[in-house]
Amino acid sequence: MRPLGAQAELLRVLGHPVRLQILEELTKGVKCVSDLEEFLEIPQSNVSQHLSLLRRYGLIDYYMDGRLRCYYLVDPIIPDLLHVLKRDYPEQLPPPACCPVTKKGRYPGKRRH
Amino acid sequence: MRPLGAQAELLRVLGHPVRLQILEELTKGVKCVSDLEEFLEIPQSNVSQHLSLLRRYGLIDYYMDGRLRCYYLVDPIIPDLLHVLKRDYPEQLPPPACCPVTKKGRYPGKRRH
DNA sequence: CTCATATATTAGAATATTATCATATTTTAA
DNA sequence: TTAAAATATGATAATATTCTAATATATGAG
Repeated sequence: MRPLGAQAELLRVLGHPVRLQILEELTKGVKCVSDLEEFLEIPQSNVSQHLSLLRRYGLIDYYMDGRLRCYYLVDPIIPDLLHVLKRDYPEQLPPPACCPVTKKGRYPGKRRH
Repeated sequence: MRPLGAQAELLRVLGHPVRLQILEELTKGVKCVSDLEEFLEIPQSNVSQHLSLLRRYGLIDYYMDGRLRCYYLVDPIIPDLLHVLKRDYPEQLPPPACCPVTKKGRYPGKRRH
């Protein structure tokens, strides 16, 4: 299991709409920068910046194919995380059972919002 | 499925070691602020700030029990995401099969790193 | 070799996040 | 009603993130 700091870092890196879309695309297959540029409709330099960030954190890598840089997924947790994100969930978890006791609290009754 | 922006936002909110630990604790059961303060060993005001952020994004809620605020999980995706984060994975995904073709690229051979 | 294509890098401004510290609020107990 | 406990809020400084624009680099074609 990766250490806590690395878990948080991973989520922070994923927590950007452009990077999420890039990773989603890469789960479908290898893509070069200009594929992604066209798909994302943002400036090429910005695409490159996001790709370079994703690579710095070890989530993706690339190989050269002619003059194209072909990016692909490297971190196996990505597809699983994306899958969970796309699942449908009931609105809310059921509220905790009546009067659970926290470590500190022993207060009876008078429970309200 | 929640919209892309909301997905990214969710991950960004999760992407902090303190908030990850708070959520992890809350998957085990209801906790009041001072429980968390003791567990996290950071200033109470900082705990409250993280809790308030988590609540603003609808991930947790609380009820009052005497003078304690008892926080609990509300968003059902949280346990699933935490579970994936804790799974063990092989080092890397297998590299893409030989010579995949990107949308743009049709280049043969000369593939290298 | 030179050029065009594909992509990366850098600098900078705008904005967002975070922790700290001080203070305020709320609630129960005395 | 006052005090103490539990928790929240606000201001601020430090830091990090993000996008834009301009420029640099690398590669294959001719």
